[in-house]
Amino acid sequence: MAGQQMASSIERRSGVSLWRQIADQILHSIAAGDFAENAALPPEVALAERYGVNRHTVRSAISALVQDGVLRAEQGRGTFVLSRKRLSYPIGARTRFSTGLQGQTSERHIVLLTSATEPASQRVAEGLGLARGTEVIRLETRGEADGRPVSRAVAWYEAGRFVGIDAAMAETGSVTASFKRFGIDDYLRQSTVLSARHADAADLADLNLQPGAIVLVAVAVNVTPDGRPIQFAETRFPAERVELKLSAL
Amino acid sequence: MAGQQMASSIERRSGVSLWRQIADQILHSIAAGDFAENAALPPEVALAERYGVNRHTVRSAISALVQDGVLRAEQGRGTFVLSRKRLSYPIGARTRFSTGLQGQTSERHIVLLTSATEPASQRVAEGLGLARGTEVIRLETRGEADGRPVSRAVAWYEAGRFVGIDAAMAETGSVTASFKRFGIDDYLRQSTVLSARHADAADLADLNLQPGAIVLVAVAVNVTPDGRPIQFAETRFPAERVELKLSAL
DNA sequence: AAAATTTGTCTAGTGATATAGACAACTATA
DNA sequence: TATAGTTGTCTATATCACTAGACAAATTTT
Repeated sequence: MAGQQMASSIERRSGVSLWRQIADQILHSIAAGDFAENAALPPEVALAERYGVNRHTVRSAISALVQDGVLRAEQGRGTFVLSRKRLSYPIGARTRFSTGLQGQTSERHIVLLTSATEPASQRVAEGLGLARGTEVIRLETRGEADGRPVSRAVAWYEAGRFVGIDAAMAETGSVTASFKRFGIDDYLRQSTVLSARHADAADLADLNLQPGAIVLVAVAVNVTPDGRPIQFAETRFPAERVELKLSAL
Repeated sequence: MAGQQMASSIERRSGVSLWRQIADQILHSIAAGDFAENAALPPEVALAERYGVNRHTVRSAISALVQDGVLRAEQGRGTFVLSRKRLSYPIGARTRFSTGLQGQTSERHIVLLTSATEPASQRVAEGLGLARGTEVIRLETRGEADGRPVSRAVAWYEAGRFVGIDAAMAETGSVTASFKRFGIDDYLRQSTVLSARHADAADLADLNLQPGAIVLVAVAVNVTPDGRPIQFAETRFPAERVELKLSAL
């Protein structure tokens, strides 16, 4: 299927403009490793012919990718691939942000965006095994690798048990290190549910995405080794930059 | 975040039309359980106001969902939700199509779409641990639950070892049963890599999707208990109808 | 019966998307 | 230097997407 040639056709009057569909396919093609770093894209006329559209339509697609930092166009020479392959984010029993991306990036860290205390919604309460309305701390964070945003998480913690976890996160930039301050040396992932959808406005802003991008959404519960829930989190990954690798749970 | 209200704004001049963005959000809202089955959607004027668009734009979104069988509109009364929640497809060490959906659907089966023998591409050869160019059998299948397509898979098997597996699949409609004929009573999932993208033309046709829909893509290797690869597969799930639940591996 | 609410249809106008063609500007090669 | 190949810019036109307003048709409530 996606292996070698793959006709990759384009849908008209679909609600998704042709230039965006073409941009998506080029992006996917790059992520799949069809182009080496710094390799030249086929010339605009060739792409236009392949997709059966006007050259200007291809130019719109390329222009979006240039603005997104994926391609660089040089007049008279060609259009060249800048970005590397997708990061492979491992998900398993001991899913850790930093450890998981080791070897794929030279630098990675977590930025605390906002924090607040609020009563637990039905969904959060269920995830943490609390009564609805119990006070919980909500932390919104962004994961960055080599300066590029690769995840955006909203996590909830029982407020009574984790007083000051927001400060710990801001200070350490690590979930694992923050838990250590509360005497939790190990934690496991109890459940993960995955879905995908178009990025909303907040995703676009926080993850520096172009409108129309797709995000992978993971809803997870982390527990202590004896099975008590300590964190309920919804994490969004930009599908164009990240794939999820399921490892042994 | 996605819990209670969620402003869920809309992006203009994004390459994705407003009506499609709104259709996606309504679909997601239904899948998230915001509406009971047969419940009425808010009236068109209210939706138009919420999203900050013209009523006609909302009508385009609703019209697409009506055609997709998700909503039913009745003049003078309102617009009503037809479809149920998303199926939750479990992925773990022993991922089986039929067993996994038990309890969520009354009926499910696999349809063999096409089969062919071909030399293994680089990607397939790596997955199966074969030399590039080795003959492999390619089977394309569709998974259906209660009459609705819920997955579309392309799977490769070593041709020398699995002579006649296409016939076995067509006959039994089950991967597990087909493997039994080759003396394989148990198999495990070695690895799974997940991504998401817009559905291509083939996905739209085989999964009966509307253009612009999103598919979750799982690339997996299945192995015998002693670790020998027997199947390399790429499966696509319509994100609007299926979520993936990661269970213990 | 009347009024209110809701979906269905129509017309008209505006802006974004896509097509078509031509030519300029720049680079590499013969 | 000349030629071929490539990206950049311009004009013009057609179609799709969205807005705006009005009214019809069906249903429910008063």
